[in-house]
Amino acid sequence: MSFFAKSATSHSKGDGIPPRARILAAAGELFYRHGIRAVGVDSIAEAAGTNKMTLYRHFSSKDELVAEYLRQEAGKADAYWTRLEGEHPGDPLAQVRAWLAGMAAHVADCNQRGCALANAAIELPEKGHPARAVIEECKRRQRGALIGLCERAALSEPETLADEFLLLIEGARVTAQSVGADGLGVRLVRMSEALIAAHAQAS
Amino acid sequence: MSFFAKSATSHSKGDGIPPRARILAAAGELFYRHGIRAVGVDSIAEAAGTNKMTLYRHFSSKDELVAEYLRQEAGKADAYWTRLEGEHPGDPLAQVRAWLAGMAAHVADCNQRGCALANAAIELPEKGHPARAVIEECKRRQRGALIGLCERAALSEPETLADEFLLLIEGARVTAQSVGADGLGVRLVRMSEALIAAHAQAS
DNA sequence: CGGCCATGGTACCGATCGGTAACGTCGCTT
DNA sequence: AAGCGACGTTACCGATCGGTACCATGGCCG
Repeated sequence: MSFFAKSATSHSKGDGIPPRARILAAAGELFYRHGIRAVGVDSIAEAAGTNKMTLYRHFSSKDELVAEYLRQEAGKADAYWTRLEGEHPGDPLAQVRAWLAGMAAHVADCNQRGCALANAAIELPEKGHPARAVIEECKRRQRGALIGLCERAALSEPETLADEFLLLIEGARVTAQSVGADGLGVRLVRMSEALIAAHAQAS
Repeated sequence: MSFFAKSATSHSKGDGIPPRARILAAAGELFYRHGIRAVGVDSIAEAAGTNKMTLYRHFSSKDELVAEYLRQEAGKADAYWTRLEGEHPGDPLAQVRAWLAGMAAHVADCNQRGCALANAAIELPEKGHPARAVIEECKRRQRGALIGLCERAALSEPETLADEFLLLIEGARVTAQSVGADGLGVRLVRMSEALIAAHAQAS
């Protein structure tokens, strides 16, 4: 479509990437940039260098494609956790700080449009939508991972602390989309450090 | 449409409410419940007890109707501030606490779907959309009001504190939509009280 | 009473939506 | 070489999208 600028990372049918992966990559880019409901399957197929028919051979419906897109996004989040583990092995507090720093950078990056999962949750309020199960499960797993990290970092009340972190991050991400990200990153790390300090003193 | 349940507060053409107000009320309810892009103008006209033609006599386009819906929502937010002022006259700290309590209640209310402005910002990422100006202006005004309140409450670093509050609130509202609102309200007031305490000690 | 304007009703417009049928073609495997 | 399955292309489907033309009605005001 003339409406959407072509993605810089879009694949075409010339390369060796199989169509399913191309479709998923194109859908991810378009869904994230413009919103799920704003993107039609025709646009996705075109951006993937294929057509609607091939798309429907790999995904039974648009809703299922959306769910797969969100699973892909959840997988990226999981990969981020394992990367942190590798970068600061045996130092859970450093992992927490690195996670916070990464989130702050993500918030400050004006090319980002917040959390794909949270955005989808806002855009798809219908209870039965297949995407909602993916969103809920991913968010819970993230919370569990963060709680575990806080525990291993010997921070007090790890559950409460993790929820506090998550609230801040989520708030920063959505705020960045409505009023911009001016100085939001630094405010985020400042508040996070205050939280860490508050939960570090107790045994 | 058979798809949407009729709103309990919907008006019909029998009463004395003029069509423009009915349309705006219906649009507000539907946009908030199902999302802006998910609701067609036909549904709005039907829910307002009128037809599309009358809708387009009062609003030049759907985008303009959306902008007006958001202006209406912004007005509600402003009215909330003045109500707080009236309920705790001359006691800015009590106003801050009441505002926080109201927000916590709003988050815990499972009939709510978060901040209409923030949701719209996520759903309408296009830079030129008339809604974006409304969103940005309202959020900034809210921030200004909260900063002023924190100042008058003699809390230190009012700007930083206000931003911290706003981050928490926004995060809580979006989190409630993705993983639910279990115990989110209490966590919110707990963190808010900690922030107040941290900003109360300094002169 | 006579206009007149806001409203309601209906039908319609081109475009796009999600989704499908039928067919051609290519490459890989055996 | 034969066959088969994956992919691409085109055309199509009914429904809905935002938006408009046209006309009837009805209440309000002169």
